[in-house]
Amino acid sequence: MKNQSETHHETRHTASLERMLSSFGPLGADDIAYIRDCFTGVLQTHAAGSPVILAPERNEARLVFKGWAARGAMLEDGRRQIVGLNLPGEMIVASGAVDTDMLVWALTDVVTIDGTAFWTGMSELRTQSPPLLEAWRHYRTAERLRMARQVIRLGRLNAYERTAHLLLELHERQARLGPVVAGVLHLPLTQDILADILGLSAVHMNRTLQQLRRNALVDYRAGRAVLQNLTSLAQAANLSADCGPSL
Amino acid sequence: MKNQSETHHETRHTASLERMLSSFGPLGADDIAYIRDCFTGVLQTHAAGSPVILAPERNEARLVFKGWAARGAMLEDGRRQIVGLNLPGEMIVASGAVDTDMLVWALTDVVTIDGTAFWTGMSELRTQSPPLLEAWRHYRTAERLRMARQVIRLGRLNAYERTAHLLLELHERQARLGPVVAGVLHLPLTQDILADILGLSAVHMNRTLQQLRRNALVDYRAGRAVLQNLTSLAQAANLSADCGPSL
DNA sequence: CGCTATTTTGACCCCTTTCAAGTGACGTGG
DNA sequence: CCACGTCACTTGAAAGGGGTCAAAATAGCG
Repeated sequence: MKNQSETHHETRHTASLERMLSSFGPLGADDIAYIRDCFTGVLQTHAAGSPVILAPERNEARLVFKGWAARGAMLEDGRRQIVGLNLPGEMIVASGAVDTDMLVWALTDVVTIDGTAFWTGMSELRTQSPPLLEAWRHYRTAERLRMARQVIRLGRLNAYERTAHLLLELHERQARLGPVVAGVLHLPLTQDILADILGLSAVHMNRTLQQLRRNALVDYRAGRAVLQNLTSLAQAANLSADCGPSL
Repeated sequence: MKNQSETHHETRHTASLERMLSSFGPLGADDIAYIRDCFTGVLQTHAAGSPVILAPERNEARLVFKGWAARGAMLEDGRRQIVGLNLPGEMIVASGAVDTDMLVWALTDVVTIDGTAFWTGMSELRTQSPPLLEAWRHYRTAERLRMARQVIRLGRLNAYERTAHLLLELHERQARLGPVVAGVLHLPLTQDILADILGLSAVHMNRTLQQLRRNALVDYRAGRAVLQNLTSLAQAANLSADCGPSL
């Protein structure tokens, strides 16, 4: 449960963020430079399981540099629901994400860096670069759409469909954050956590993954999932136009 | 399935919007004036069941003036999930809400008015009024939080809890849009539609409502629901701090 | 006063959960 | 090097919440 701060000023902590934003709209060299200038703070380490605490009054935002974080809620009777994930290159905001009952915590060991400057810079249009703002806007829209998809998954898909649907989303999401081998998914989550994302019991999560494995759609194990057949997986996820080029 | 446009320039179509924004932060007379100036367009009527089509390329936004709209998706096998509702005084945006598979449609007869000017005005900071921007930001945050709550409802609450939870949310939401009698909820939705919001079958939705009625928590009928005991309803919804002052 | 849309009801089935026990894979300490 | 505890993953059996189907009862409405 360590939560210390380290003074790091390595090469670039923003590589994933840059790549992700670029995937939403081409950025210029000046945009990249601007982004890098925004993240000069101190890295902070959050041990797996520990909360990521943000200061709402400062409108604090943090960029995930390493590891996976989750935003969600825990009911007092032990039930837990993850609303959304934060992968490296993505940002965590205090407002809205965190509230009375909503909180953010580290799923794996996580390293973050302060991104308040960047966040407020974007929302207050401190940069004049239209491409950057455009990319940013698309990113925010994609986030919104992802949440909507999460609602549909939980509301109308069964366990099998949900799982396929989520894996496909994560696959396309990782492609935005950095180069990936098609079909190979870095997935450092226990089945327990996957269950909390998909609104299932851990036991049923396990059985569903086995079913996907048996059907030769997904090979999941030890922090890594291989989507062996993207098209039939998409079919299983009940995505008609859904998983198209845009996703 | 009429979808005609009418030329109306009545008193104020923005009353609910004004009230709602004010509930997030006090507005000045100039802010009210600004808002009114933004909505001088032609009213548009959407018959119940018909889609509300927005132009994403124009970044079109529309203010709901009358009636209830829904944002969601329909799977090709007939399953349908509503992601979120749009009550009078709230805005519908093209980006994010509408996509390949996501769409917006009228649940009741709906009247909307173009709000693109206001929307882009807010996101591009064309107004310099800090209070207005502050209220707007809070509104957007509340929207985000609402979606997160929808995820938690669908992921971890059972039918009974879900229903109680939703009714409480709508109750507090209507209070922001205009004066309401405590506990009385204008609810122009069929059980069919409620089921599509809560991820239930219509049959089970019906049984759940009966259960709430039997327990003297909710009296639901004909476009109107009376929440007879807010505290025990909140308890049923599994809201500890959740339904507190902020919601 | 019929016609259609919505609400109810009953019976049956199955997807998921729950409970409980068992198997591995590691990492630590003796 | 092996016993031991922990954590994640499996498996089995039983119960339950919610879905599905189909038909009846109401409620609206022109």
